[in-house]
Amino acid sequence: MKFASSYEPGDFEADIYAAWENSGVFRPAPYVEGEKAYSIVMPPPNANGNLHIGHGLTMAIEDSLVRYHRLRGESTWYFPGADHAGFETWVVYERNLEVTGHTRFEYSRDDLYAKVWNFVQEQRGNMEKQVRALGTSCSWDDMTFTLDEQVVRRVYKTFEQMWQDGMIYRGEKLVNYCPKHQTAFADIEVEHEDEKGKLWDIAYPFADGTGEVVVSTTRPETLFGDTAVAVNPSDSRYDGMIGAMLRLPLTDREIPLVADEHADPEYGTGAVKITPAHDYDDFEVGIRHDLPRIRVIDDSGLMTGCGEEYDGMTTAECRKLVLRNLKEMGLLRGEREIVHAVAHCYKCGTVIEPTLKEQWFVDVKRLADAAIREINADKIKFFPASKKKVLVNYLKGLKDWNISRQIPWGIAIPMFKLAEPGATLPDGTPAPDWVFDERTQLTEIERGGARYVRDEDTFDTWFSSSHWPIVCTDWEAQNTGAHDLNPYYPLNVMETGADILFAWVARMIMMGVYVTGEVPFREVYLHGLVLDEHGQKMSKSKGNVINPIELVSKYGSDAFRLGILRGRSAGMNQAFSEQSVVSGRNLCNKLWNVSRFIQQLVDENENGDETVHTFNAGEDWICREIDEARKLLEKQMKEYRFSEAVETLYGLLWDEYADWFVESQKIYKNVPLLKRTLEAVLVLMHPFAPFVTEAIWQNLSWTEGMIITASWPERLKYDPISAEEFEKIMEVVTEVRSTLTAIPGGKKWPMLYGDDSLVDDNQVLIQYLTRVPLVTSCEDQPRGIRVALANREVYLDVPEDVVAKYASALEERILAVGRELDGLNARMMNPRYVDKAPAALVEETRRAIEEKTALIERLKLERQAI
RNA sequence: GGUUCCAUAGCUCAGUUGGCUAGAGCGCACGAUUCACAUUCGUGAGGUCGCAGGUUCGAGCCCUGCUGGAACCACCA
Repeated sequence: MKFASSYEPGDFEADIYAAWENSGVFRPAPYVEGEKAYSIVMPPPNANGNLHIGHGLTMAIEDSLVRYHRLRGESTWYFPGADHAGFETWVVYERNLEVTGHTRFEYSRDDLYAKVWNFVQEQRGNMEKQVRALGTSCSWDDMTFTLDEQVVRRVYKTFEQMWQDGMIYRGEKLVNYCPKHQTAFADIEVEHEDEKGKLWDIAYPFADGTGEVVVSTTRPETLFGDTAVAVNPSDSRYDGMIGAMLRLPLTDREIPLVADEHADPEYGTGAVKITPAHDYDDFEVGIRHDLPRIRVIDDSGLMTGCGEEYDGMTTAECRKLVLRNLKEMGLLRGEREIVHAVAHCYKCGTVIEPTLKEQWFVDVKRLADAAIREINADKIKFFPASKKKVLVNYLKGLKDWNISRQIPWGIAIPMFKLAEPGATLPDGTPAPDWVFDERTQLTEIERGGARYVRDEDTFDTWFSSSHWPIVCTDWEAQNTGAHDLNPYYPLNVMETGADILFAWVARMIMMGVYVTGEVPFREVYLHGLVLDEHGQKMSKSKGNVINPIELVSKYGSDAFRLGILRGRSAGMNQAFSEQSVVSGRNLCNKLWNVSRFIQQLVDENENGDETVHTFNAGEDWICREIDEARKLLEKQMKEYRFSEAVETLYGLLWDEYADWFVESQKIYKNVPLLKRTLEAVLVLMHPFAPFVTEAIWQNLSWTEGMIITASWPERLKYDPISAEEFEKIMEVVTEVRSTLTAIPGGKKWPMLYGDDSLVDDNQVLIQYLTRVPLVTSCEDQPRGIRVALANREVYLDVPEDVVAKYASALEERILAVGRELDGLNARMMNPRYVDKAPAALVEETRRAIEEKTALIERLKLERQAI
């Protein structure tokens, strides 16, 4: 006997995964022109990291989809990946470096790159192992690392195209700058948090001594960078003063009072100091009024150019000193508590210093407009649908994208700067300041006789990862000529977390449309966050992090997948607990034991004793149920309704297959059908529980090949009338069971029946399922308690004294049926219902009324008898 | 300030063209058990579907308003 009495996932999973992987089934079946292909990419987990619960959900969803489509015979391609995770990895590495007493500034970029490369290689491997442990059936041969040569090549090509299209520019703009990591960020990488702060009022006297303007600010230390004070043009308090010069306290500079809409008369004093080099709004004001930009905070976050007294201080130290000095001078006029949003580095929490820097920007307008056009033309279907609006709304307001980072770990920006400004080419024309060149391994190149030096920045990781569908499907190589040569691009679906809709999904769409002219995927499924069992966000500091791999080793991969998908719907943040995994484990064990039992029956009947009989033991009924479940699953998979799909499978296996059909088959065995139906159930469950279904498939004596490449069940044939009949038997059984429990004493009583061929034909089955001691005809002499079945005469042979004890249960039953009947009657009495509702519905109501009326009459008779 | 989502049983959640008595798992109560499975089986209790209106023969579902929560975006000095 190959089947142990319970399913032990640890005994099978590793071997099964290896068998799948070695047999090559993870690779797509050769694509046949005109047939269906199915492609999906894995959002690449950090190459040197470990999987967290979100990855667990991603893999569960994606692999279920992939296995489902593979079973349906589609050429299915699931592309795995590993992310160099530019900034994330760099932060980890830099911390390690600091522990050894070194800093990044001791090394060249190329050295650092090599060091991090080695670091990642040493750390690498866990992630891939964990992806395998989750059962992910991706095509490992096509594993792509985000720093692989073909990725870099593709990114450079796009960048060059954008450069030529005039969409890339280098600009001195305010960028989000983290003084700790000393790099700039895109807007999306900055986290805003409401914080308590103070708003100070500071007097700026007029240069001519005729008075003063009091400004309100949260950042007094940036005063040294002020180049104007602005008031609202409509603010009558400042009539006639616009254009006057003010003396900037603590300095010997004079700055103008300007009128600008930016100043809100309602806020503070209505006057705002303008520091174009350190504030986004002020930068804009500065452009409007042609103001100079003075940097007073350097790249390390220290004060600079403010005079000896202040230079070299941190911003906090400087703020204190400035306030003290202003107070002594009598210029500090007020101070109040406020709450305002402060930007933080998403990695270290350091306050982001908006800083004036030269950076590479992508002019996103053209990209965003094209993306919006495709999205609005419904070229991409969103799950949940509401994300479409959210995304369009985001794209509409998108500002130019800063793509350069001052960290060494990443793809080098392929731009070189003219070494000697103003140099001319041999033909006398001025040499361009910047040239594109892919030879980023060189620090210096020569172009047209001029010398150029490499830009030391690297790309924002989202710039390269926005190419992911293009790179994974090798779009370029496949599409040199005609456009639709590659059946795997666009991807069928992009599955990822709703939290990176903007950072990643939006950019993939923009880039896909720009590079290929086509959206990169036809559907987007976004999952929500996995929260802890109390609905709290998981975090290390809260200590409520659940490790998916631990759950896998404790309960099995399938249990984890079933558990995490249970109750999961698109876009929703949802609580998750170990309990749901336990429930998944139980399901696997149930499936295992059903299979074990059926194998036993097969073994016992292997000598051809597979009699086909005339009794109805649910054969047609189970075929119908399996068929219905199959159709339902197909619909649910198409609509990404995982919660319901898992429900469907639970119901099919547990309630229908095991509790009714297999139970019934203990009386009348139809071995060929047991085999066929078990196969169908296994295949239907395979996408969600790949290991246990494969383990069973391998253990069963009659199955061939591997279930992973089996075929999705065909339509099962059944006689609908016979299926209905079994349902009637189920009704009898359920009602008898229920009545038995309602009778005080907890005893099983014999069952009697009147003139009833259905019961007559299925006596043995009914007796087995109800566990009554006897089922026999009452031969026109009914006695005992009549079971509440409308069109059937079924009795429990209970002595008079026990019948009397049943009275209260009967009374309750009469009331319940009465309430139902009242509801139905009320509906029927409404002439507009009869008039307007669909005829079939009205007819159904009519029939229900008839049935309930008959039932209640009989129950009342019964009551009288007692 | 803007956008979006959520509110259904004690808990976690399903519920998509509006249709019969609103479902599941867990938990709870009562009962069962000589072999496929205690990781089991049977029976049951528990919900005016956040509140107030509206549309409709009919609303958990559609519309309006309100209350309470969450997420994201945003330059508030």
